[in-house]
Amino acid sequence: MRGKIMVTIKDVATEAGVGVGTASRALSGKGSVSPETKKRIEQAAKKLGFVPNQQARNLKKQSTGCIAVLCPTIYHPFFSKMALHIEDEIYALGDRMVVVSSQDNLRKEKIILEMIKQRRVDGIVFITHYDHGDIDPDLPIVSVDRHLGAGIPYVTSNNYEISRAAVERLIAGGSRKIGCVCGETAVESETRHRYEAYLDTMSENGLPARLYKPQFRHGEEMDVMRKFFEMYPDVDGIFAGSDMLANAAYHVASERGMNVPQDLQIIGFDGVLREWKGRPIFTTVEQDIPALAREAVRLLMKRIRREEVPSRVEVPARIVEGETTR
Amino acid sequence: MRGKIMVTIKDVATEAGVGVGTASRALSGKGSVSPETKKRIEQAAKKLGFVPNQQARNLKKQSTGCIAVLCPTIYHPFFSKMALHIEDEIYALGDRMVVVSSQDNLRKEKIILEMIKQRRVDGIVFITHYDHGDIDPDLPIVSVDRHLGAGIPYVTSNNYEISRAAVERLIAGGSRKIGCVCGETAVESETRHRYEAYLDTMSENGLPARLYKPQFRHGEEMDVMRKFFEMYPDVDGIFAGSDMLANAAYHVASERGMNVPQDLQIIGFDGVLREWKGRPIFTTVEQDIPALAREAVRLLMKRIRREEVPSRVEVPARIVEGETTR
DNA sequence: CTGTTAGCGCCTTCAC
DNA sequence: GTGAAGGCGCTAACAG
Repeated sequence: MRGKIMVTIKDVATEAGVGVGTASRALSGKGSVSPETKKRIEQAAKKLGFVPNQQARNLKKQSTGCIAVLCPTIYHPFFSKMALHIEDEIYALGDRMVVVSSQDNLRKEKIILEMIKQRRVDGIVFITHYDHGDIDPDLPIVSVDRHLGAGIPYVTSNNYEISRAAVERLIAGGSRKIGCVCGETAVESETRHRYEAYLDTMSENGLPARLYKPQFRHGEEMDVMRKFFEMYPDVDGIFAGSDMLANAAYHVASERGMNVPQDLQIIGFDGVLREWKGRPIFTTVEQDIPALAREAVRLLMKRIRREEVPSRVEVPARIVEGETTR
Repeated sequence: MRGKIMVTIKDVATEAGVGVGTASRALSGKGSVSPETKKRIEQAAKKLGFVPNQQARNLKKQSTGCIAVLCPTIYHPFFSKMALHIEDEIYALGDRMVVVSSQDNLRKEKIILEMIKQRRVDGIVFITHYDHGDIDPDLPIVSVDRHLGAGIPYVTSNNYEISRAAVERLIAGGSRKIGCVCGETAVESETRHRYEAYLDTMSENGLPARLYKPQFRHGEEMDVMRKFFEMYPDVDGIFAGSDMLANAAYHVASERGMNVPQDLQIIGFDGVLREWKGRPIFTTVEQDIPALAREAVRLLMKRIRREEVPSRVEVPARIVEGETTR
């Protein structure tokens, strides 16, 4: 296949005048080899340009050195930021990350589960909108925010507490007719704590709720928000389930001649976009994405080694002030 | 490693009462097997839940079924959209996509080249800002926009022609003091045709150039644009090298009290963001990212098979009208 | 310390 | 049409 014929450990052994076992031990560092023969082997390896074939090494080791990340679409600031940090963690471990962007295609999501059985990857970070129902709890899978089943652990932010704080923040800023727009997923997800916290907080403050939780695909945020404003035109504060929704809220508000934050306060969720957008700088709930990624990978690696792991790991989020609150 | 002990083709063969060779032929479809034994083998496979081990299969086949995509950062609309479509293409071929986000870390970029020699991936789509200089033209690598060396083919848009059209568009809209901001890369890149076209078009129209082509990292767009406006405060039109820069231009203009498009026209480049942002809708040069991805993968697959490929494939881009031009 | 051997799971001759 | 054997490249276990 490749132009230059592959140089194997056998070639190195021959060149150095030793057996393959010795060459293997010398090169992999496992087992003891006399310093001089080791040097000779290393020189032979360098001379021949030997590079260990991972494929063969992994077949032997019964692992792939690969982790898959499944997400609805990689073309989205939250998922791509998540992927960025997951890759960082995995790379530091010497492994590789394969990305599968499902485009909300359930069939494609099903296929990825096969990848474990096929020995294409060692494990999966599963981020989906769908309910797969029947995921084998023995499989080395972890998820972010989603409850994929009894045996599948997940990492998540302290959604409930931080969402309460966000709503309180809107109230403190003077809003009373506060609405909440939050995407709904088919699978049970921690994200529902966001609007539950909203409902509880509003109720405790004796304020009426204006909740809208549609199912929608990424890219339809503007339509969702236009709909929301039609339902509740008198709204003077919005707690959005994502920064993309918050951004849409801002622009729809502008369309309707409302000023932010004078007429309308907005708090988003996720803490992405800040690196990209100029104005407005959104007040938002910033999730600690690097920490979420770190924990997800840590959990997954333990699961792959079949160690016990907690079924849930929570990472604190925080509110960062921007220009969309008073 | 895995909980359930792995079921191999040998188990299937035993169960069906045949030899492994026969089982292999029956299951892989290659070679002839009598219809009845074939049926028996298939039933045995299903009964045992046999899934072929790709690792072993690939070791034999001397391929990995994996393609790597290297990009400066996956947390960026252009690269993540590119990755999305590349993954689509690769997935359709039955292969998988490994993403490496280099964070502009040259060392990490170097390491990825090893992945081919290590037989971790079959080939690489290489998108970098750096000059690697010494890339072996025999390696199965293709790039997007960048000239990585004599033997490395690349896909690109018709940057020069479309950029001329973009500048003409600004002139047609009434701008005369047109500036151009375009990121500069260490490696020779097709993107330089963007500002070359700008310079030529301006010159031919007898207009003075206001060009700024800094090296910067993703996320620093606002700073870049503030600097540009300090250098050329009288600008009344901007041709930006990316939509992220165009977006920054819009917000810096707002900071300075300028109205878009009345006081300042803006044309961006890439055609991302449209799915995300509400307002303004940018006039921009939309690259055909699905086509770029398709061509890149097609080229790469051919290279992996060691077939002849053109050293350059050009995909037409087009200008899409938005609200930032008159 | 070192060489040989036996697989990892699969596919591919090669005789039968 | 079928079974046995050899090998992809590497590592681990066993003698020497």
